Amino acid sequence: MTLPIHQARAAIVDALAKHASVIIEAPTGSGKSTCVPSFLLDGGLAGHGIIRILQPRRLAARMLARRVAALRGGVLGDEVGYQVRFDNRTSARTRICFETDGISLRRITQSDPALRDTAILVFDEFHERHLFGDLMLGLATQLQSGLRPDLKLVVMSATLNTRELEAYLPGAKVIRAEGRTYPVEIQHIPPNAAFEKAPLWEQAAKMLPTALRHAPDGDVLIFMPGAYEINRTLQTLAHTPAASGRLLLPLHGSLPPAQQDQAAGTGAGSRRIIVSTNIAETSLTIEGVTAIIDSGLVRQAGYDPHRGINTLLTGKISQASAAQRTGRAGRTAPGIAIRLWTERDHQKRALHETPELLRIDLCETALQLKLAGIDDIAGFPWITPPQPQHIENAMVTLTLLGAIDRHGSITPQGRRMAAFPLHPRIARMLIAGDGKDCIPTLCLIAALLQEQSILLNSVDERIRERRRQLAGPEAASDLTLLINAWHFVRERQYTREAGDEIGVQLQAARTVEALQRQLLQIAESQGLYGYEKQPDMDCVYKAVLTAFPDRLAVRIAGDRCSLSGGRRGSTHPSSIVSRQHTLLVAADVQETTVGKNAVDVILSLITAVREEWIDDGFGASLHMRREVGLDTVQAGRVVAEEQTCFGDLVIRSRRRTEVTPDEAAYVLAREVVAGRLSIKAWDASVEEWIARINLVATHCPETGISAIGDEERAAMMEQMIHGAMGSKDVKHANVQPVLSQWLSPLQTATVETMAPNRIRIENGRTPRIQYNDPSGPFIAMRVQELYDTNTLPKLCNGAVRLKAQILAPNQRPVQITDDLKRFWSESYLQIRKDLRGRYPKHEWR
DNA sequence: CTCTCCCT
Repeated sequence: MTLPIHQARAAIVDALAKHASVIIEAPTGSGKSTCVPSFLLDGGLAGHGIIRILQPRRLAARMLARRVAALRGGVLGDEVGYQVRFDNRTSARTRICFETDGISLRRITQSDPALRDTAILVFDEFHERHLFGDLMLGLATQLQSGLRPDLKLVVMSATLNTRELEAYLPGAKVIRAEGRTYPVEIQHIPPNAAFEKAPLWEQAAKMLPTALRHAPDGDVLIFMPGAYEINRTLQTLAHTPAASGRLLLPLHGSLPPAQQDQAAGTGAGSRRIIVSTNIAETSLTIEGVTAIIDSGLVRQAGYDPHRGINTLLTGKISQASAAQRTGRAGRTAPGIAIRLWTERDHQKRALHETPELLRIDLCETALQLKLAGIDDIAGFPWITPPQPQHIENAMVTLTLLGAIDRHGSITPQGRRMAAFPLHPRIARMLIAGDGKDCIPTLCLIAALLQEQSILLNSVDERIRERRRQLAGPEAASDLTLLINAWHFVRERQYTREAGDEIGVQLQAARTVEALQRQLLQIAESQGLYGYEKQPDMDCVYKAVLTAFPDRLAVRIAGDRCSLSGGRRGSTHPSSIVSRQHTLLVAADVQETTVGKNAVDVILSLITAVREEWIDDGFGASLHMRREVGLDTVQAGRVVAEEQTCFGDLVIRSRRRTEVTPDEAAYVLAREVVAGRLSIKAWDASVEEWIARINLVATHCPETGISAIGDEERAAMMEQMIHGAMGSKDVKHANVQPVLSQWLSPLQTATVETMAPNRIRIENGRTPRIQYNDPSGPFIAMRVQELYDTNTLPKLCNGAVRLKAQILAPNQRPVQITDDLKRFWSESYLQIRKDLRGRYPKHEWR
C-alpha cells in the first residue's frame, strides 16, 4: 500500500541533502513517522551515523520501531531499534533508533554532549511542544553552529506553527504532504444563553441524538475535562433515552489498565459511548469512533511564575487541540463532531496550546542546562522564551537547594543532583540522606513522588479503613501510607487481590519498583551510602523537609493551614496525618479549581515536622519576633506574642502578657487611626487645625513646618493615651495638651497668620474659613453677604487662593469660585433671575 | 468536586 508521504520522498531526500534542516508538515495518517526514517537511511543521508527519531511517548516509540523493523524485513533491535526508559532494544548495528525525547535529552546532557554517533535527529509530533523536545531542538541548533555543523535536523508535525519554526530554523526547507482521513462534519452550538448555562454533562446528553442521527453506526467519544465531569456525564446518560442499548464507558488516566483497555479496544459488537479526558486526544486511539461530542475544556497543570505556585485549572482548549479531537471521528469512516461552544467563541480561542515550557516549574530544566554548560538560562535559544520572572523563580529554588552558588554556577552538589532523573527538590532529598542509613527508603519515596500516585482515588469506605490500619494510628506522614501500601502489594507479588484490598494501581506500583532500582544504581554511582535494614523514619522525614523547606505550613484549624507568602490553603481530604500535628511540610502544593469559579490551594503528601528539625537544617532562616496587638479573645486588652518565624511564616507563638505602656500606646493609637477605636475629644475642630497646619506645610516649606499624616497622627495619639492598656482607656484621652505642644509657639503663630481662622474681606465682614475640604480652603456666604466684594484675600503669603462658596438665602450652595469679579459679571445675572422670584423679600442688586 | 497528561 502506498501512503501519501511516498509522493514527498524525493523532495525530502533532496532537501536534506542540500539543507541542514527540513520541516515536514503532514497531518495524521500520512505515514510520516514510519516512512521518513527509511527514506533518509536508504537515501544515504545518514552516512555511518544513526538516525534518531524523538517521540513524546514510550508506547509510540516501541510500536513504530516494531512496525518499521517488520516493514524492512529485519529483527527488532538489529538495524531498527528503540530506547525508552527501562527498556533498550538497540545494538551496535542499529541505524534507526526510535526513542523518547527524555532519553535523548539525558544522552546529550549526561553522556554524549556532541552526539557523536548521531547523523540525523528527527523530531516527531513536534506540534505538541513538549518540554524535552523543545530543549533538544535548542541544544541541537547550538550543536549545528558549534561542534557539529554536519548534524542534520528533521522536524515533523501535523499542524505546525510553521511560521514560528521557520523563523527559528533559518534556511530550513519546508515540505508539505497530504494526510489520509475521512471527512468529519463540524457543528458548533448556536448562541443560546439557557443552553450554555446548563451543566456540561446535560449539554452533552442533549446533543447525543444529533450525533447519533449523523453517525448511527459507530462509537461516540465524549471529551470532558476530568474524572468528576466524566462521572456526572455517565450518570446523566444512564437516564437519556438516546443512550439506551449502548455501553457507557469512562476513560481516564487513573482507571485500572483493564478498564482503559475496555474503552480503548474495539467495541466487539456492541456500540459504545466513551466519556474520556484528554487521554483519548493523542495517547490512546479508540477504533471505530464516528461521532465526537467535545466539551472544549481541559484540566491542565500549570505554574504561575508571578506567585511561584503550581496550579491545576480547567481551561478552554485551543483551535489546534479541537481539530485534533475532531480528527478522532474520521479514522475509519466519515464522521461528525459536535462542539459545545459557539463559532464566535471558537474564533477567539488560541490557535495552539501553550508550549509546556511556559506552563511548568523550570527548576529541573535550568539545572540540566547548567549541567550542559549553559549558565545563562535566558540566553538559551528558546523557541518561545519563558518570562524572566519564571527563570528567576527557578534560580531562587536551586539556590535554596544548594544546587547553584550565588553567581549562578552549578555546585558540586548540583552536579550530583542533576545525575538523578528527578526534580531537583527530590534529588536534594536523596542527598540529604547520604550516610544516614535510609537511602533505599528515600529512593522509594522519590519514586513514589515522581510517578503517578499508586493509590486509586475513588475507593469505598472498606478500603479507606484498610488504609488507615496500614498507616497505623496517629500517622505522622502521608508518605508512610504510600510506603506501606507499596510494600503490601510487592510482598504479595502484585496480585490482583492485594491491589484490590487497599486500592493500589498495580501497574504504577511496578513502575515504582523499577524506578527505585534505577535510583539506587545512580545513588551508588554518586557515592551515596547508608543502606538500612530498619530505616530511621525521623531521618527520612528530615530529608523530605530539606527538599521542601519553602512549603512549610502551620495548621490553623481543621484542614486550614497558613503557608509562607501569606497564603492560605487546605490539606487534601485524603491526608491521614493526625490533626494534632500543627507544623507540616507538603510535598505537593497546588492551586485547584473547586466549584464553578472558585479556586483553593490544596496541600497533599503531608508530613508532620518537629520544630527542632528546622533548627537543625535551617536554623539560619529562623528568627524571633515580638508581635503586639489587641487580644481577640479577651477583647480590648493589648497583649504580646513571642513568635518564631521561618521566613514570613509564623511557626510558633508564645503568649506573653506583660506589655509595656509604650507598646500598648503604639497598638491602641493605630487602632484609632484605622477607625476601629475613637478618642472623644479628637473631633472636627482637631482635624480642622491639622488641615491648617498641612496647608501651611505644603505651600510654605520655608517655615519648616511639616505635614501631619497617619503616622504623625498616631504619634500624637500615642502621647495622648500613654498609660492606657486597653481599648476602654482610650475614649477619654486628653487631646489639647499634646495638640497644642506639637508645634513650637513660633510655628503656631505662623499657622495662625498664614492660615487664619477668620479673615476680613472687602466689604468688612470677617467670615470663618473652612479648611477641611479636599478642594482647598473656602468661605461659605450668602450672596447678599458678598455684595461689594470683587476680590478675595489670599492665604499662605499669597500662595493659596481662597474660594467662596456662594449660598442661596436658604443656605444651599449655588456655586463655588475663586474669581468673584467674573461671578458678578457672568453667572450672577442668571442666578439673580432664578432666586429673585423665590425670595422677593431679600435685597437683590 | 479528591486527581489533566506525558517523560528522564
